[in-house]
Amino acid sequence: MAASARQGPYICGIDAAMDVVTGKWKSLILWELHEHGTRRFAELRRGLPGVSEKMLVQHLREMEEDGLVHREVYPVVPPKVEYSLTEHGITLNTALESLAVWGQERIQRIGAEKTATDAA
Amino acid sequence: MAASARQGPYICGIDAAMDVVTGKWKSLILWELHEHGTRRFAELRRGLPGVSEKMLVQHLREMEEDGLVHREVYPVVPPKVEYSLTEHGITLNTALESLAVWGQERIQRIGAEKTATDAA
DNA sequence: CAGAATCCTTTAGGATACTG
DNA sequence: CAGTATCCTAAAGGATTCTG
Repeated sequence: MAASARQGPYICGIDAAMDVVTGKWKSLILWELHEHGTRRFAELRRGLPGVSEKMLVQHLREMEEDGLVHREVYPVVPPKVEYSLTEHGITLNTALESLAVWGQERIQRIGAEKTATDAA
Repeated sequence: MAASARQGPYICGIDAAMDVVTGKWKSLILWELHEHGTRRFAELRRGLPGVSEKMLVQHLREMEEDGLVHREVYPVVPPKVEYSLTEHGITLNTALESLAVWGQERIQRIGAEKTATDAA
């Protein structure tokens, strides 16, 4: 079952996908793990400036339950835990690509508007 | 400027896109308008079972400010207001398609898991 | 190092009543 | 019809402290 507490059934696919991506840092975590392949807890923290430990753990746990992230614990001391994307995490990232492109274009637009406004 | 109160700059494209889609009913509103081309306020309400007037107005206003939705007011009585997608709203919808497909597959997976569990 | 636990603030969302 | 306005609850997120 999914971790992201969900009451009723999904209305459509976007609904089901959003449910898994919603969370202030989730898409960024997805991106970080996609970029680096595998990351330790502290590395992720540093890669996500501003994230609190609580939210990072919480999001990672939910994403693990949702089958997006794999958590590998090494029984050593000091503790070592490595996170990586599962197959589903990878395909989700791919599915997010066109959205990322749209977002980039939006950033350009906003920047342009801002520049135009500033120039006025 | 965007309506979705946003403090700092965006970290990446997904970030910028999510900012505009986040909101319990926004992706559904996008879908409704895409399906019907144009909808009146009351029609949207009926198309989104469970939405409150407050949230519907609020989301529509934000989406209008974000340049996704066009609001056409007809100066008649009783009032008539029609909502439709702008160019950016349409392209956003397109960008969301692969995500919708991923979500559909996820629904299938969950259904399958559930069935397997129930069978056990 | 990788977290668990606790407390607190902020934001999202909902219910209801009213209006031009 | 298409909203406003007000009040309230719930959920998300953050800061801090502690631990195996």
